[in-house]
Amino acid sequence: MASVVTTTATADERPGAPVPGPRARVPRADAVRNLAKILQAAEEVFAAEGLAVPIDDVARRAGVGIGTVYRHFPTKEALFEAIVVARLEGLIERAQGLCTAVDAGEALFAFVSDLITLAVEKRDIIDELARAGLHSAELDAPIKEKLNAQVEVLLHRAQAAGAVRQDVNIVDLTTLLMGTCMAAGQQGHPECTGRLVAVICDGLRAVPRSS
Amino acid sequence: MASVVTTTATADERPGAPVPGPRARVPRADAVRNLAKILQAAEEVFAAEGLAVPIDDVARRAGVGIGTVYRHFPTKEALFEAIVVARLEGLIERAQGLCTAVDAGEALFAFVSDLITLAVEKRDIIDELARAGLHSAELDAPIKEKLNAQVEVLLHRAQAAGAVRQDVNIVDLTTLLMGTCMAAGQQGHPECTGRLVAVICDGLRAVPRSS
DNA sequence: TACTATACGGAACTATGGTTCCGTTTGTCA
DNA sequence: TGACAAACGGAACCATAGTTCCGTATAGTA
Repeated sequence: MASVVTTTATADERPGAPVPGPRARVPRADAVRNLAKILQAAEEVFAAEGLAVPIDDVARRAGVGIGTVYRHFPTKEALFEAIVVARLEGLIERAQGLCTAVDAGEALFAFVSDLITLAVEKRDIIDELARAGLHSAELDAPIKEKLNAQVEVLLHRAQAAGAVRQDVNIVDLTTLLMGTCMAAGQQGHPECTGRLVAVICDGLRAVPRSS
Repeated sequence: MASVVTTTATADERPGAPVPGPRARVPRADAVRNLAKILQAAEEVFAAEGLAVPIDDVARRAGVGIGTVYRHFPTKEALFEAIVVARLEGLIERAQGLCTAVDAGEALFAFVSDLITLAVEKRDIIDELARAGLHSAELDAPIKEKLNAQVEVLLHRAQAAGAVRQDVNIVDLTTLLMGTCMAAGQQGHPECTGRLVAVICDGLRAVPRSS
């Protein structure tokens, strides 16, 4: 086969394809449909159970075979990424929006509240933030970096406005937030969320003691 | 064998044993030695790597075979228990000691500080507290209950003394502590510990806002 | 409608880690 | 020192979960 054409021609360019440009391939309708089902199922399952669920569960929920999941995502990590990146982007947007708020202190506190509330209802976020900890080179590091940077802006603004104590840095803040997200997400008492946020924000507001 | 004796006599009573009482069995010297080595190794490995390390690692570090570990502990969980219970008991003792302190507020804050510091250096504590979250019926529930109760005493005393806000309850507090322990333990910045403790304690001190 | 590349499903394969089993070694006692 | 139960070591076994592979089904097209 392909004995005449000497150029590589290994895959996906086709003579009569609608778009002659380099990367053009119209996916089949059922593939599009299944991809949507998989994303939907993964979104739900990850939110409810965290990232530790077996791929089979996602496939079953989506009503497709395992093979189909792997057709769309080369690895389990890739599927995580598809879901989690979307969520992180939502957070980044939120943080960006708050960057221009008049009251820089309240802006930071609003973000804290949003984040912890989100974590309580979406377990994947917790798992994802958790692994950001040690092996940070994992998965989609740039997006975490971006989120981190955005939060740092919020922090600095709040500090500049005198609303947040000067002695905390971005690492302190993210640690505090990650931890509270993880713990609040695990234990089954969502009614605590408000008070947790209150304690943390008040702690951030407080003037450092010299002792 | 054992054809004459009709009574059960399956194990461990022996005619000429030094102590004739029901449960008397002098373990062999090498068994005692190995048990000590295993405990020592497990203590170190769990502290450094957390409870997720394979049993093999503990065995290797102890210089014994896997079978030997299983001879002393019927299951991996049992080994956890041996290590973790000891640590939790240390914490309980600490909490008990602080219960009679004159300054009830400072007593609670001292406990918070000790706990988080411990978590930073002993990863097993984090893992253990983490699983206390959802599936709490696991492992040695009573001892966690006891720790919880002891911390609750500290909290109530601090609140009675007016040193801690009235609106936080024991669930809030443990969630906050668990979370901070987990996060502080994961990320590799022990120098943050002091500030984290400060923020949390100041947050606990603060007067709740009406807003 | 027939043909073919695309996509599907899920059995099979691989890797990891807990647990069991059994042949060998060793401490203890007579 | 000889005998034997206790203890040891680690290969083998089992379960779980990620990934691959290939025969089958089907959407798109002539």
